[in-house]
Amino acid sequence: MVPAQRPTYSVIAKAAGVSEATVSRVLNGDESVHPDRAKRVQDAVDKLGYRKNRVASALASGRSGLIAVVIDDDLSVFSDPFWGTVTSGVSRILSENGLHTVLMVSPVGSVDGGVAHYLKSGEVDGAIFFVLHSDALVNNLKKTGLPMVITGTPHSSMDIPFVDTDNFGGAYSGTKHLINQGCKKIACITGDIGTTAAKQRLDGYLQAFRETGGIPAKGLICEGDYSLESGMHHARMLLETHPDVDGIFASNDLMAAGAVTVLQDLGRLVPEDVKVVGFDDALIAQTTRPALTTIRQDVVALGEAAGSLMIAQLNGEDVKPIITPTELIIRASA
Amino acid sequence: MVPAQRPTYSVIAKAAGVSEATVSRVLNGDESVHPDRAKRVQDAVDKLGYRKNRVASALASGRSGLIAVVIDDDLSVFSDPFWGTVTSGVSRILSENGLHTVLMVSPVGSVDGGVAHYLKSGEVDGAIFFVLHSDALVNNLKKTGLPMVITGTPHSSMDIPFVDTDNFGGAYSGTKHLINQGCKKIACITGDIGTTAAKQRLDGYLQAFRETGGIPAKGLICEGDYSLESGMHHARMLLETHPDVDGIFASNDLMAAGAVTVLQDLGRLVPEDVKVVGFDDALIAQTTRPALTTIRQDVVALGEAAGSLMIAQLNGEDVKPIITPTELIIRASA
DNA sequence: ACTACCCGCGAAACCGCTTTCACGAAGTCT
DNA sequence: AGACTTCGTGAAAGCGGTTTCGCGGGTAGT
Repeated sequence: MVPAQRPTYSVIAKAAGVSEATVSRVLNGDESVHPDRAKRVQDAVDKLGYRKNRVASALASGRSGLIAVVIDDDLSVFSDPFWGTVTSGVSRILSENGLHTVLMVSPVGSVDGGVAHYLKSGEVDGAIFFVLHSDALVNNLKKTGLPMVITGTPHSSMDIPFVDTDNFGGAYSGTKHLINQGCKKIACITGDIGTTAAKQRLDGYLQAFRETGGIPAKGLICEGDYSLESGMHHARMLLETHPDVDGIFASNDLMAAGAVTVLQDLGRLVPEDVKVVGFDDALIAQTTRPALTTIRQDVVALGEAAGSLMIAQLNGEDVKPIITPTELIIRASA
Repeated sequence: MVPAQRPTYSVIAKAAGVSEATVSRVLNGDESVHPDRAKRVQDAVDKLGYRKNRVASALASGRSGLIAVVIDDDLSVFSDPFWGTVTSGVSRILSENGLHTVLMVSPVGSVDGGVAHYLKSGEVDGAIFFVLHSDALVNNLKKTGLPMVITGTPHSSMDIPFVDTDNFGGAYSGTKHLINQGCKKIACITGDIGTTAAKQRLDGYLQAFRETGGIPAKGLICEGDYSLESGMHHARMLLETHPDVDGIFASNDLMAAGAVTVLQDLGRLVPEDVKVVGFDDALIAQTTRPALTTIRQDVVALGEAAGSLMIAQLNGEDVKPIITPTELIIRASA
């Protein structure tokens, strides 16, 4: 099959009776071209179905139109729907702005591997990171001047724009809800405390707790790791050390679900004896019995925020971090 | 900051005392260069830390080194961890072969939108599709000669290589397991029957059923849509129309989980009264109580298979569809 | 020993678009 | 009216590789 040779500038220029330079100007929105000639070019473009060759354009201009989304290896492997959802939000926004998303999975903790090289090589116009445990890669790249956006709150406060869910506020309102429901002894099962999100959620819990005038008894704060098992484990521990616990705020739904299971196995009624609040509004929140009261975060919105922050940067605008709101979803568990 | 100008061929060529053409040959593995000169070039490359500019290379050679992964809009929005996981498998294999993954979300059902244009424009060397309901886009692109791979079994039998899980075999062995456990009246909750996977899983169920010598009673086959709600809905229906049902094969874990929930709410014991088998071995299979017996599919392997099929095609090799095996995971629900 | 090949290699064209530069025409200022 | 800008435009030089083409020298055939 003869691949219908795509037209080039030279063809368009000839058809419109102008120079290639003018074609380029028109196609790049240069205002200085006389409207008449601009129209002639536009007509030729339409008529011939011209589409710019991005590669050639990238070579000449130094802008590739590609934005990298960098994902830690273990993040992806854990098949957490979270990153996929965020990425789809990012991708939507970017493509609306004529940019494309290239996906890169970086071996976890790699500061100077292939991904770093690729990003440094100028083949992408920007990079969006999902930061979990370490900011090292991002820091390493910072001095290259590559526009970057971080999804999640960075550990060290570099002045790199980031987007994040309102972890603090969400945790605060979740805990507050427990308090309002009459809970007197509220425990917290944190997420992997090496992540900023887990810390912020813990802080939200503490804040709400503090407002009651008390401070959490020793052992009421359990350091989990976001896994189902850690939820189960800590629920078991709690029941031993604090048999009178009547509320649990878990840093994600998975741990909350684990906790509920153990609670029930050990003869506690949820929510009658112990009320449980999770975080994320993941699928499991709906399937757990009783269904989990939880803090919903809008993951797609988070991705879109990341994308728009990138766009803004590319346009040279000033950018500020974006914190997306959460929502308390009341179901049966609290 | 002065961006440490990356060296170009001309620098390498000078340093090695050869022509740019020779540099190119060495870097592209052309055997015809004398080993001594090749070594000189290689040394210069190492010493100067040279890295090829992909964009320039793409322009000159017509090969971009980019492979598109095309995802239906609704697939992604449903935050199904499935596609993310597949993509990570794809991405791994591709990057091992010096290729990069660009993500594209295509508005569902769009046959000739921006994505199609982009793919036709020759800016990617190949495309991997996640086909759900329609082959239209793929068909449309077929005549361009773009190397393509489909994830999932296509509806119409075009001769485009695809990879898929052994849906039939998995469903067969799942149903068989129910039979072996002594179930007499086994229902099937299918997935969205507009997908080939759902059809194949139904066929697997039917095959196992047939081998018992009977045929499913009317109403034992319920057309679901992979959602939690449809699982719940059909379980409720089943209990009404066939109160004596003692086994359910659901086309995915989500529906199985929904079914289990309803069964329990309605006073049936799982697995004592009704045994349930799911499909996927998703996270929810482990978190549901009782944990789901299910058919595990290796999603990462599926992605890797798709990636390798693409590589093979790019190398001009003959490619055949790849069907990845499934595995029966026995837990508590059956 | 002479022509016919083959092989390794460099010169140069080329991929398709962007951007600088300079030029002529038109407008502005004394 | 002459000198100085400003403005729209085209010619041409890249961007950094790849690839064709052909040359010179060595090998082989007769």
